Amino acid sequence: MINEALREIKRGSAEIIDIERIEKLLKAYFDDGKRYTVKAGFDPTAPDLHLGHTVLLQKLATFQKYGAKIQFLIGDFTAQIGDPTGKSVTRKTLTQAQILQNAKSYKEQVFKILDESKTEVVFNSDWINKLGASGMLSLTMTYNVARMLERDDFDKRYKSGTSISISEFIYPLLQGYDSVHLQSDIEIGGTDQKFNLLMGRHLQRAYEIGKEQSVLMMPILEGLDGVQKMSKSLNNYIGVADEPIDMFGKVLSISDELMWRYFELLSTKSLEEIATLKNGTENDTLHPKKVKEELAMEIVARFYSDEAALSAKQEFDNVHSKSQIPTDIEEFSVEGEVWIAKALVECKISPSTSQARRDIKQGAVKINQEKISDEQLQLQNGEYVLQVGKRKFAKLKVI
RNA sequence: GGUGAGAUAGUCAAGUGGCCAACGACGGCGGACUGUAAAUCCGCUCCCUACGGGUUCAGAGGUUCGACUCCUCUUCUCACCA
Repeated sequence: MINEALREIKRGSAEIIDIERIEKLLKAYFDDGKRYTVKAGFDPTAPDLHLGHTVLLQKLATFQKYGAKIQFLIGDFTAQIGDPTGKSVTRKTLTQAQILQNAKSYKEQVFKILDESKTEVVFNSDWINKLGASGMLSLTMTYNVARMLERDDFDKRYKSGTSISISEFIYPLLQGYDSVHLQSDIEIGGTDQKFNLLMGRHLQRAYEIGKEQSVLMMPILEGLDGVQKMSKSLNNYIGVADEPIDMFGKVLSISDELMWRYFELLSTKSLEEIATLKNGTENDTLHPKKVKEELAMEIVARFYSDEAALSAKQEFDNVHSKSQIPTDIEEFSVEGEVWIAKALVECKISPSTSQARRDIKQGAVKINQEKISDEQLQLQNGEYVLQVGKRKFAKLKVI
């Protein structure tokens, strides 16, 4: 039982520090029902979660299965500083109002994965604000500048003469102090957070609270391109708020190779099941697309429902396998006859009339399923389904 | 504070008076092939109802018939010195 739990906990992790302690905590839970705490901090600077964030959340859910009480920490105080991790310039800070707003939408999305009854949501401004000047001072005395500068990102900035704000030195200290205050047994975070996570151990020792948290680091999930990390700014993400059909489509668009990575980090299937699937595709008894569909269904079902997953799949098949038109297309209407290129821009499926003309010339534009080639075409009164490429659709009513 | 180098389309990066809406690469889009996968191949990639017109090469002026290319100033980046 413990072994199984350990295996699931280790699954996909990049590095674990002090696994022995985790083992002991699990043993205490299985033997005596003793609960333990797992902390994970979230930066409420970006309100929209994507699957990359859910890697951590799912790991937390696993812990919940095995007796953990989750300390879901919203770093509302630390967000005012901005995590310097990996940054080459000082981040600009957010106002309290923005942070609270983001924190709220965070919570709404998070409980699609976490069990709310086993989760404690905490805000670190609660205790950090009470720290006071002297509390802050003693916190800063636990560490020194030389070691702080060992961090790669700080080191680079220091050497190149880029500004490092004193407050940024405080950031890891505060994050570590959270672990002191919360008496966390385990903290989990991304590999990029290693320094900050270890700071928790350091401070728990310095404050002599009688334990040092174990640290579990999860890898950073690759985005749809399979190379760069999933992020909104790179536009290679699957948002948890994406429509079922988009979510489904995006999962299906990843490469076969990346699919296994997603299985490992995002699926709740057991490692054995995944291995079976992988074997199946390797000896050609199982089509990779079928497997990928399963993954896509599972993900959609997690954030919506089984029914939504099923209809997303059906919709997808209709559009792509049978090349029919999707059921809910955005509708637009214009008055008087319109030039086709203008119409495409009007319906937001072309960025400019220039692009629209090019697409027509290349045979990418269809009206009511029929390819057109006349870029001078005028649309008369009536209803049309316009299509650019394989994926962009719009309904247009000409009055 | 001093000196030197630089700023070109989404990114990187050519171009040093007309042949430049600007080579090339990446990305993106479209097409073929497929499993809307990957790989591969082909086309497109500032805007405008367009064999033409308009606005671009950090910003503002200037020289010139003509400037991304020359001059002046401004802003910002980088390197070296102090």
